[in-house]
Amino acid sequence: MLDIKLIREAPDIARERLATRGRGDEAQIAEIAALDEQRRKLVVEGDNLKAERNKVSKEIGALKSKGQDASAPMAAMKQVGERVAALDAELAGIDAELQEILLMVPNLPHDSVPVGKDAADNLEVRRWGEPPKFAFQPKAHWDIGEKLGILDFARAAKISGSGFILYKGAGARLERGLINFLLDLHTREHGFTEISPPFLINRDAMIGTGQLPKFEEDMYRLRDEEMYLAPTAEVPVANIHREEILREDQLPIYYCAYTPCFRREAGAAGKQTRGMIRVHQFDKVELIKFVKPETSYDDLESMVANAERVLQLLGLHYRVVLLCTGDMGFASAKTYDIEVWAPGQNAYLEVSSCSNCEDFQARRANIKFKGADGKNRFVHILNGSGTALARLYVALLETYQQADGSVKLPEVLAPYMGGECHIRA
RNA sequence: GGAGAGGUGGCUGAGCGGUCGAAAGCGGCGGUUUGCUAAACCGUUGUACGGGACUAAAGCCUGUACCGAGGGUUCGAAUCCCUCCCUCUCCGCCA
Repeated sequence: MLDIKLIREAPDIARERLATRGRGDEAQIAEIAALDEQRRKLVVEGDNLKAERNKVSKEIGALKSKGQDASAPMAAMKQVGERVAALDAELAGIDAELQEILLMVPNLPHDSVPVGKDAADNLEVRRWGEPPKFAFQPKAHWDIGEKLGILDFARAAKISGSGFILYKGAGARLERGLINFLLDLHTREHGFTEISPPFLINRDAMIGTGQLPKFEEDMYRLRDEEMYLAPTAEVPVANIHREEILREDQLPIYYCAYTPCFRREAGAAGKQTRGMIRVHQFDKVELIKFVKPETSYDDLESMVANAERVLQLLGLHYRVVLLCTGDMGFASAKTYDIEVWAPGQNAYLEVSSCSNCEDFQARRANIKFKGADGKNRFVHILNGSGTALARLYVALLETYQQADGSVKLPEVLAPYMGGECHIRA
């Protein structure tokens, strides 16, 4: 949520920066400003009437305690009360309208973000490693996995539908091992505290991080209760401190969490549907930071480095991309994507997205910290995948596939695979 | 799921229709005293949104709202009524 004071005092800045996203959101600014002005007029009028009512009501109390007649002021205050009720009703309507719009407006891109229209305008920042060379035609993970008997898409579809994965034997163990590998890395070497959060999320939390109200159709929702399946651990974890005022000495807070992620991917039909690149349920280890505003951009860089470390340890070729204004997510002010090379796809796959949301989510979720000066300020919240599992799994199978159809995983995974890194049929 | 008891400021806890933004204690902050520490004593101590003078920030003056959330009754609600959420105790069920 944007700062209403910014919109009030510098609407042009808000309008220009929003316009760089290319979605027409800047049109909302004028409407917000108009509602805000209307709102303040009502508040002033209502507050003045309430002040009068409070004053006279006290006088009525004093009169009555002395046994004197108070019917005249009581009748007068009844009138005032009716006027107050009318103003309050009008105000509630405007507040609701204002909230509705404010919750639908995306964050302002940071100045360092390249202005662009879509993914084609993203900026490649760096590459690590080289694409692996093969003496044979590398296969896609669905072929590798099904042949090895570690992935079963047909059975997953039977149980749930298309877009679900069933892992089996060494395949299931690899998935479990990767989760542990990632959590161990980030907790032991990168200073994150492990969280295991609820996977079912209420509406307030979904609003707090920005999934609702705008992206309701992307979420799985329970039929009998207003609960949603977590689309990412960012939602439960970033909401841990909702409605809290943190002490300055608590910051920075670094959390990491494994959760499955549930996404309807509505409207994605027709795009890449085969295999496990775009699925309705995937595992992910997420990194979340609550930091002071002055450090948040340094924290973004170190978070990207923490996620890159995963791919470096696994020996997977990747590139880091700075998203342009038109390609960034709703809540983000600046986002880096990390894309791993998948030889069987002959393509880079996004396995991590690291974003500084600045105070956009903190404002929605009302998360502040008390500074040394005694003032409460909103924290900055960052989130980044560290990393998504399904696509990492794809890159591992496709990068480390052998001519005989087996897969030789990197040795760092040995402790997580019971010492056996060579997956054979 | 059933029955009961509760949810008040950073914490403990009073208040149960008017002078209550809220006693008291603890904690925090400032000060006095003291060789130092401790103790004692004095003062101070929530959040949000408005309005005002000032060139503006800081600060100041002023108003409103907030006692789990949302409605209602009333001139007036922390206090009464309704709905919901959460916590605790007992019972049932259960990994």
